[in-house]
Amino acid sequence: MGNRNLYDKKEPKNTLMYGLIDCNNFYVSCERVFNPALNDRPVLVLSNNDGYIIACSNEAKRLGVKRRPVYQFKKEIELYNMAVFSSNYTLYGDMSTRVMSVLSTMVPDIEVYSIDEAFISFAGFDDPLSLGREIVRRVSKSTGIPVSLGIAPTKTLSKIANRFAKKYPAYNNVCIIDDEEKRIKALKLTPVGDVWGIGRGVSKRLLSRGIETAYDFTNLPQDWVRKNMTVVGERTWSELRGIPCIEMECTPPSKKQICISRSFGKMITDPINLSEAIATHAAACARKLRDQKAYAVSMMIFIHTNNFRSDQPQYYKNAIINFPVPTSDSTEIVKAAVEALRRIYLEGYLYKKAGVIITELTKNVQLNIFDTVDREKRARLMEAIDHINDKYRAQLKIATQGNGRDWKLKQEQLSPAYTTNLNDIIQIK
DNA sequence: TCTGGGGTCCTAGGACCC
DNA sequence: TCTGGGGTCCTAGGACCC
Repeated sequence: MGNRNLYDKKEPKNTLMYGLIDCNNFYVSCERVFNPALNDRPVLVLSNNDGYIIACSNEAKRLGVKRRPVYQFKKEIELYNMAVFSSNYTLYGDMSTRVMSVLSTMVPDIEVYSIDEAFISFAGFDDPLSLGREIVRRVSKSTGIPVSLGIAPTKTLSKIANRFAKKYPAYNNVCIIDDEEKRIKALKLTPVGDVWGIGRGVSKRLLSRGIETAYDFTNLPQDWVRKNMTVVGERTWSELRGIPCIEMECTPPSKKQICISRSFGKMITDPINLSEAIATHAAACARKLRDQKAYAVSMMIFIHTNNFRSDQPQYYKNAIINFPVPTSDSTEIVKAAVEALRRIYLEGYLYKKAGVIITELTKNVQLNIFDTVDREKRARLMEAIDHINDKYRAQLKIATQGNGRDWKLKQEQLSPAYTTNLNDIIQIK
């Protein structure tokens, strides 16, 4: 028995525990908070352009609905009278903030991992399970969003515990892996492809070698894992064996890139429309930059045709822009993006998607002595515009952005912006 | 007819330098 | 004529996450 065993009897019983809080069917739950009539109905939430199912309620899952293009379930949707919504990210973002702020009143160390998930550390608490139950109760009660919690000595194991908390009602939304027996049992019951960090590609390769469960995976030699799955796979391997390798990141690292891209509601050919879309995305990137107090160093724009239509001629092209002085000024960024588009646009293609990526950004601007722009004045102007747009939920924008009539998303089933738009607030009589 | 969007991290391979 | 080898930086591509 040369293996390291975290649960050796000599070790103190309360090793540091991590928790993973995950909102149940988050987008669906958000829709339900403000519309309780949905509670027992199967509910679906669609992607941008309403083409794809990105969230479904348990009822819908039980009826066989999966994350697939909507048209594949047309029949079921009608037959079972499912409620269908376009995604409403303003609402989901706001509900996410509420969940996270309740959490942070209860534990000091919290890492917001995604819109509907957070890791917490139980460092300093001797009874994670009781605290965990209280967290789940309080978050659900004060936000209306049901959540589940997995607790374990590593983040990867806490993810697995969370799956059990969700899957088996007997756990009452909280599941803890706190001894060797539970760990082994959980790993044996977890298909290898369901492990956090093991994606479709690798899991296929593992299956072909007869590795079916997370437990089988932990029994592979470390060298093999390292060689075939890089250090990333090796970390997962260790974490599953109970050795923490992935630390909490309580302060979110600043973004390394910013990307805005959208498919169009319908194919477009007109350079004016493309140009409006690119300008709009560029302006949105500029806004995100300002929110993070960052400046673009380089930027890429791209346009492409519909790669699902192999019968049509395809064109995928990008262009790179380097800013001599890093900037977050909308006018400057939009102008550069539109000029770059002019360089790569070709007539005669049916375009389906366009995007803008800030590929490199920085937090400080080094002034260039040849710079002719009054940067302070421009910064004040941007600040004023952002302020007006926030306060009045207005849409002050640059003329090139246009009105989007011909390229905007399809969002035919949008729910009201209950939490943020005064006009959509529910009337109480 | 109809197929999301926004990220991160790692590696391999080429260019270049000494 | 001999045709080295190590380091760094960059990019493209692939894999993963929600």
